[in-house]
Amino acid sequence: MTVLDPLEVAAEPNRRRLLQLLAGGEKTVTELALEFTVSRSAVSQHLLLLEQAGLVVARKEGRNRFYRLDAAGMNELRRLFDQFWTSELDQLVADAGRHAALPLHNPKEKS
Amino acid sequence: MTVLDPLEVAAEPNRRRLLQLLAGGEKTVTELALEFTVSRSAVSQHLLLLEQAGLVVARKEGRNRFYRLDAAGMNELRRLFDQFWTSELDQLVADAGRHAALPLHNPKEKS
DNA sequence: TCATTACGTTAGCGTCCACTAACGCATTCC
DNA sequence: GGAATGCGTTAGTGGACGCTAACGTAATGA
Repeated sequence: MTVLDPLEVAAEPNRRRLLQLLAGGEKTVTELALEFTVSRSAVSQHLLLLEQAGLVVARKEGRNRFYRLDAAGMNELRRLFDQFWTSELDQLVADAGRHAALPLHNPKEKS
Repeated sequence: MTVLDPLEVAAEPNRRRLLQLLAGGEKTVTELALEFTVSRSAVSQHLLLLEQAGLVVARKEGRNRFYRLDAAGMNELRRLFDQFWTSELDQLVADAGRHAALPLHNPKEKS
């Protein structure tokens, strides 16, 4: 299967949340599913995608499947973001902060 | 129109690249399209999405449309990522670096 | 053993997404 | 003015995505 882009895979809100939950330690599919409104199945599929992207790994124990973060994959994710977030962007955001009085629209919501 | 999640929108590879290109200053659709293999139309649509997500703004001049980054939106993007990347994740990645157990390419540091 | 329950994955399906093709609209050239 | 050219956007489509429903399978218990 084609190599999945970790950054793109991790960006989906449910998957973002899954990664955060897994930051607290390994968990089973159902444990994780309890934190979501969507079904166990949906969560499972998100986990499989994260696995394909190299962001998590699974461990089988009895009839449970424990997922945990893959440190190397997460490192790669961080690398990709840092590569994206150039110093130019840092500068831009810093400038925006200094000019505090932004005549632009409200940053928390769109029209 | 539903509120778009900036992080999800920005994650797509072509759009990531567009944002990086725009970090260098405002550009027209065709200028940007020159940097891509996909059509001007595709680039235009990506830009419209970025605009909806509040990451870029457009300025009309003659028959050209100059796009540039929206500092507030980019700031929000950074905030979302920092919110995602908890200290726990920092710890995880730091530990992985120390243990040098990186079976993947690019092991920039050894134990 | 055989039924029951629990866990996770595949099957199936509607929707959204990214793209090319076709278009509208300005501007330029004659 | 009218054709030609250039810029950007809409129309239309194949494929991927995210979900629920159905399934396979492992563990439990009578």
